[in-house]
Amino acid sequence: MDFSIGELARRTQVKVPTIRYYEQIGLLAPPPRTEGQQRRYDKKGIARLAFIRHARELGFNIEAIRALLSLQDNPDQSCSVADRIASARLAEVEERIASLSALRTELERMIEECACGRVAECCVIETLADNSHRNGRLAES
Amino acid sequence: MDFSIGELARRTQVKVPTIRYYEQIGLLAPPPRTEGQQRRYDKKGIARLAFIRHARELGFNIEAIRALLSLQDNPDQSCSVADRIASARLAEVEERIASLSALRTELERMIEECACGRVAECCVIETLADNSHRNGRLAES
DNA sequence: CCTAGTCCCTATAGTGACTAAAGGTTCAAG
DNA sequence: CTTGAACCTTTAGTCACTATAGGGACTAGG
Repeated sequence: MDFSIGELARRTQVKVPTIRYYEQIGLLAPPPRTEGQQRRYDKKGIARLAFIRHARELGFNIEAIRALLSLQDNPDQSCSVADRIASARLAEVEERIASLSALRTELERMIEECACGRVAECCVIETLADNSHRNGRLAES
Repeated sequence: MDFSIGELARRTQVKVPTIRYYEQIGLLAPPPRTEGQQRRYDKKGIARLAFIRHARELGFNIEAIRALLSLQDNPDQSCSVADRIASARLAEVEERIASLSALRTELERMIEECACGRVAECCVIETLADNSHRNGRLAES
């Protein structure tokens, strides 16, 4: 009925050091320990970590997850807060997709135009060296 | 005809500490200095940094940029290396777009289904808590 | 020549979300 | 009781910067 950290890791697909890291930053409550100071988890611990993992898969950052967990712990609150967090994340994802799509277009053009001879006439290098580019922001990935 | 680091920063839209960082990691050659040890750049320095900035905008990492710069310095080589680097980046971008699109779909479903009453029946929280999710990898943003 | 103010210098530490490694302890099976 | 896997803590490393502290250099005006 209670699991070691390795068992928890196996069941949630979250790595052992990551679990300890989550505890360290206060995302997971410190579980009870054996006499030899080893952590023991129960089913609740699994559910908690699975929640966190799923939220991370959706790209929520740690602070957002902290907020979502505290909502889960207080089920009488309005869920508009959860809605706002999820909507903010959705907006981020959409913006990211838009910016990556623009990147894709530029990369495709760059690669396609390249005659692929010497570097001297390589469009890839030329495009990068072209200092007529003045479009603001750096890519975030 | 020669610029201070601040002037270079203004002309390339790259921040001053970032320029020093690029020098530190060997992406930019150390420029000559004044008697008082202040860096002085010329037009070549601008071109070099503009190249780097554009490459970063396209999401190339530092190692890729290092390779692209060395190609630019040896224009007699075949440009297939440049092509390979750019294609690899394009593949990354496409993979990323695909994974973010899947995320968007899930987030949209989550938000749309939510009746937005109490957290107790909130679909957002419910979806996250649902441990029937077993789909492998974490989102990278 | 002096001063004020802006720019520049180095070195170090912090960001987010982990991951790796070192060096030691505990647990479960046989 | 012994073996070996799993556990423990602490510290440092990842990437590409960004921020801060504590000082020195340069330029324009008086």
